[in-house]
This record gives sequence, structure tokens and C-alpha cells, in this order.
Amino acid sequence: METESAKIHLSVDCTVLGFDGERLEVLLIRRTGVEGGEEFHDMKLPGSVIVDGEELDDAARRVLTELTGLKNVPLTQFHAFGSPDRTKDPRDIHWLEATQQMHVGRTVTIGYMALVKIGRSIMGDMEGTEALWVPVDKLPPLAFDHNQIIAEAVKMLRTLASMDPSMLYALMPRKFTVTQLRNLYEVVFGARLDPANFYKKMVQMPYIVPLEEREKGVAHRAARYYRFDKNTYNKTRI
Amino acid sequence: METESAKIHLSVDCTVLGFDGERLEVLLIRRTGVEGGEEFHDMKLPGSVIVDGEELDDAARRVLTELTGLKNVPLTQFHAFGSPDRTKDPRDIHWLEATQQMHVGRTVTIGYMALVKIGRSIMGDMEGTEALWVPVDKLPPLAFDHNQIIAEAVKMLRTLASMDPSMLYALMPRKFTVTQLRNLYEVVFGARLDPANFYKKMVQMPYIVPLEEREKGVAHRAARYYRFDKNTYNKTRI
DNA sequence: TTTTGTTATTGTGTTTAATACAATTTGAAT
DNA sequence: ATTCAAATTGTATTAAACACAATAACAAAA
Repeated sequence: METESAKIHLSVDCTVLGFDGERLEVLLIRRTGVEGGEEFHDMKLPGSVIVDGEELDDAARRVLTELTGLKNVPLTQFHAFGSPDRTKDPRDIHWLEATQQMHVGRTVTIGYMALVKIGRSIMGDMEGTEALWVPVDKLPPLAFDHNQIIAEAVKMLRTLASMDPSMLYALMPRKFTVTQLRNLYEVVFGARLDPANFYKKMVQMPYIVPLEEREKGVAHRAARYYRFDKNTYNKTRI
Repeated sequence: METESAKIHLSVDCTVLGFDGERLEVLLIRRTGVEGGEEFHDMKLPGSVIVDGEELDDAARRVLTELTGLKNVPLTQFHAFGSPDRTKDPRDIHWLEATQQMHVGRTVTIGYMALVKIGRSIMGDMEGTEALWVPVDKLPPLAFDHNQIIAEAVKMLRTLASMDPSMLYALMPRKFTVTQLRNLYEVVFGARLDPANFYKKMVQMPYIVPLEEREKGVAHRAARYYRFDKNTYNKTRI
């Protein structure tokens, strides 16, 4: 007789990071559940179980679009989270059973991360889902191990950005001042940077192109706006 | 009635890398199977399905020890491989069914990597398993998507080492010449390095301690041996 | 034993990037 | 017009990366 080896559920969770000019934020989904007869509200990462025969990367893309409306966002797989206790909380178990109509065994999730401009409009397909930005340093307790997943994603962002800081432009708005860009660097690397030296270093880059427009309504010299030229960047790259 | 959502098998695969003084090698397991009435032999990464309730990291450690005898090897999770076609080859399907006594559905594997000194003795617990080192640039077609997994592991090694080259000492023997170390750097980074400059850079490191011993029997000036002092390294680290 | 070939090791100078910090500019508010 | 704060420009120092010539040492060949 054939033994059936242990099977598990597999999901993907997307950590979408944005920058509001001052700090990193993560895109979360509101969740409503019932526990002990009481309705509760909390938040979770956009994520879901994968579909039969679906590639992992495709699953991440699909889930992100369904829950947030975001399309054409480059997603990067960064870590698998598979602790047997990650779905131990009764709230999470009951919520899974209610929403997935399934008996919940062990669930391993593949973590993906993405960087988006925080101004992009967010709107899920699913009825009743609502996405919102929350500062990563002010997160309440989230569903499952999602606090841990976000912490790992931010760590990965730091690691990747230290190798190639240009990836951070994905977080900046179309036009930005050098100071705004410096703020992002400071948040990501957790260090103060000399404004003068940072300015010179950035402005010399051929792919940082100056615009005519300047800041309005600041009580000091108005800064020039710049934009990131992806084309020039790709050509400049070795 | 409750629907049973799609479940999958989950495994771990360990890419153990070593350095023979000239090139990178990977530790593989010989596999014997039967296909079309014919016995065949090929190789695969040390890996296996996870056990109920086991942490992913624990599974990787356990599997590596069982199949190669290696203990106390730091393993790093680096990527999940979950393409639906990764277990499409009939050879692989039949082999899984024979060895795991299970009906094989989709199997997702979590890739781990480790760096070890190539001199360590390799000896599996399991009867009939045999591990051997194979140069990563001379790999035959392997089981499943293991060629791809190894390629990703080597890419990850490059990435990690470019951030912190000191991790490469895990690949070097206890005592080594500066030239041997330079060879490793050149293999990993795929670039030639100036021997004179590399020498000066390395010898100035406080954690590279010179030994009295020198090379024997070379037809040129004998190089001094050095060793990596982990203690000093950790103290020197900021 | 001397010469030769080869790699280890040392020396020196150039170039580039990182860093510190003073000085100047400018828009808005007083 | 004066003041404030931040943007921008200037200048100098330091450290690291890099190129490459020169010397040292060992084994094998002559």
C-alpha cells in the first residue's frame, strides 16, 4: 500500500514598500474575522494560497493585483517562511477556514517584495478588501508571522540597496528634490549623510536630470526638482 | 461541505560549495533508478522532503547530515523553487515514487546553501548513498531542476561575497597562501586581480596571520602560509 | 655551480572616491 | 531691508583602488 507523505499548503505574501518622503511604509490589507463570537479587525500582508499548477512568481503577481490592483510591479522573491507555528493563532486558523473553505494544516509561505511609488492608486478587485499604507516602524501586531516577514523584507531592501542604491528610485516620485532622495537613503541605511557631499554625488550622475521646476512655498531657498532617467541609467551601466 | 485546497509536497535541497584551489565544486549524491526497464545512474543535490512539524532550517540541517555526514555547517536559505514542471521528468517521478513510497504531486523545494572546506570527510548515514565533489562548471545534467538550483546558489555566493568577502574563508583550508586565496577571489568574482595589490591588501589585515611554514617543492620562490583568525576578525569588525 | 624560469614580495606613483567643513546663494517670512 | 534655513558651490584632506616596475627566492635545467 502506498503511503501518503505529508503535504502542506503553500501561499505567497507580498511586502510592498513605499516611501512617503519621511519614512518607509508597507501596504497592508484590512482583515475582518470572528473569534469567540466577537468580530475583530486587524491587518495582514496581501497574500493568498497558490493555485494548482501556478508558477510561484505568477502567483505573487496575481495575488498582488487581486488584492491591491497593482499591476506591472517587479516582485522579488526573498525568503520562505515555514515555521510550523506560524499558523498557530486561533484567529488565523479560523480566518483561513472561513475564507479558504479549507481545513488548515501547515502552511508555508513564500515572501515576495516590491518597491512602488507611494502615489500609485491602490484598489483591489475583491469586494470587501481595503489596502492602506502603514509606516513600517509603527506596525501593530499583524496576522500570522507578517510582522516578521516585513522585518525580513526591510532587511533585504537594505542589503540589496547597499549593493545597488539605484533600485531606490523605484520608491521616489516622478520628480523629487535631492533632499528628498537623501532622506530615503538615510532611512534605508539608518545613517546621516552630509547634504553637500550627497548633493554633489547625485547631481554628477548623468541619469539624474534636472528639471526647470522648483519647490514652492518653502521658507528658504527652493530646491530644484530632478527626475530619474531610466534610459540613460541603463546605458551608463557597465 | 468542506473543500480541500491544493496541497503540495515540500522539500529542501542543499547546495554545498567547496573550493579545490582552482575552482568551485559542489557536493552531489549519486542516484540510481530504473526507467524503461533499464537501470540508470546520475546525480542530485542532497535533499529530501520535510518531516511533519519540522522547521525548514532544521530540515535542511537534518537532510545534509543524513546524506553527507556533515554537521555544524551553517546553512543559508537562498531561494524557493516551485515551478510546476520541475518534477516532470519520468525518471524523477518514478524515482520519487520508489524512494518516498508516495504518489508524487507537485513538489516545491527550498534551496539552502553552505560553504565548507573541501577536505572535510564526507560520509552519509544512509546505506547506499555516496557523496562526491563535482566542479560547478563541469556539471552533467542532474536530477530535477538541480542544475538551475546550483546556478542560483553560485549567483548568491557572488552576491553575498561581494558584500562581505570574508565569508570566503569558510572555503579555504586551515592554512593557505595568498595566491590560493586570490585564486578563490578570481573564481568567485570572475575577474583577474593584480597579485601585488591583492597581496598587500590581504597581508595588512590583522586577522590574516602569517605562519612560519612555507610551500615545499615548488619551482619558484616558496610562498608563506597564512591562516584566518576568526577571533581577531570578529573583534576587528565594526 | 651557474643560469634560467617562475612566482612571491616589496616599492612607488597615479587616480579616484570618500569625507569634512567653510562659504555663498536664495526664497519666504518678519 | 533683514533674517532664517536650507540649497548649492568651493576647497582641502584622507583613504582606497589601481598600474606597474623592481627585487627576492626557490627548483630545475644547463
